[in-house]
Amino acid sequence: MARGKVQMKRIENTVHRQVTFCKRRAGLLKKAKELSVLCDAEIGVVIFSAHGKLYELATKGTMQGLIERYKQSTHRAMPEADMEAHPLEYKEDTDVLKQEIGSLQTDLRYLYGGAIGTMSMNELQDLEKNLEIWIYHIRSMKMNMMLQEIQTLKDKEGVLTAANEYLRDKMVENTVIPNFAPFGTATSYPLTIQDEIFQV
Amino acid sequence: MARGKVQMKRIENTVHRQVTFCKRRAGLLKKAKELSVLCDAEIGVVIFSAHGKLYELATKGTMQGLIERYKQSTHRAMPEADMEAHPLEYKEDTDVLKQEIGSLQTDLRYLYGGAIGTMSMNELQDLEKNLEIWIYHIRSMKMNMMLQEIQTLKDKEGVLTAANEYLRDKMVENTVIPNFAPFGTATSYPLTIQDEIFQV
DNA sequence: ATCTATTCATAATC
DNA sequence: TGATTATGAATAGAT
Repeated sequence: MARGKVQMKRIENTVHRQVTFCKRRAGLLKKAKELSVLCDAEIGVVIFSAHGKLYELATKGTMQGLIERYKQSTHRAMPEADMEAHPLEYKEDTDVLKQEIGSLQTDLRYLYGGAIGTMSMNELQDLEKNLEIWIYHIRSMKMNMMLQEIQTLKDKEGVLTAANEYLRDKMVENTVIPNFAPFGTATSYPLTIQDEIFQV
Repeated sequence: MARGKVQMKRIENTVHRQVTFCKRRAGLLKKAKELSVLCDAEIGVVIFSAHGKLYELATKGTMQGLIERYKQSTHRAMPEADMEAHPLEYKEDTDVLKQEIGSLQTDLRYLYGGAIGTMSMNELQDLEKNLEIWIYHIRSMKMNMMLQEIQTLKDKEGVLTAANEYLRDKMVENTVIPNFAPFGTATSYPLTIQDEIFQV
């Protein structure tokens, strides 16, 4: 990419290959993260170096969860059971969480089966990391719920305000006495009306 | 990257997001292939679009094979129930953890049974709290392991020091020249000895 | 899809 | 290793 085009074949010089591996690996993972954030995609990247060392990235959850989802996606078309029952916005979060739960349940079954007490420090570290990722996702979910609630309320406010304006105008039209403020306030006063009427 | 920097957050405009997803997805997969070829690495990329559509790439073999390799690399053979190999101090922690696991499993079963997506803010709050408790226990467990490691090392140090003293005295006894410091230092010098001899 | 103006990634070099 | 920099690539916005 820089200071000379690069041939698309294995770099023979060991040092160059090593350096390029480090740089491009970082670049690839960065791109993956960006794509995930920008486009709301769940992405997993697994890299085995020539020497067998593992590098990995899983956006939105753990690699285990992603593998579960991958298997379900490839094995059979997911039955879209109750899509209608929940707001669409939640659907994605829900799917991801289900994968994560499945994966965490597997871990727990495994641990409960007697492996506890024999866990190494590294395994505990992994478990801790997974739990933290979980907490992160649950917090995101809560945040999304709140944001959506806020948006809903704002929308509703807009409709109510418009309805209010409309009704007030109508009233002024039909009132004999001009300049009479029917609701007694300078600011618009939200009417309590049936949502259905205005399709909120 | 072009004609204006991009903010690292979800692109709100649906069309823009879709287009960017296509372009960057292609870019990411290309980069992955290049890295694999240039540096002789085995790489797998899995992408789930926001709508759940799967895109994948596996260099050097199939995704299944890569997943197998991944599992072997991470879930490296957990030893069988050799509880006695571990110090008694862990026993209590283990019991506590088992209890926690049971409780968390109950939660997960409940959630997996269809409650997800309909979870209230309070339920999410509870789940989050439970996970935090879990992390707390795991951290305690790690702490205990480290403390015990430290104690073991201290014990070993004590035994070695005693052995050192003993051997030094013996040497002084058997030496013709008095006041000769056999090990040349004022502080005790740990001898390299067979652990078995002193039951460390 | 195709086309640029830009920003980004990175090969070479230190 | 970690910076620097010149240059090739990727891509955002427009068409």
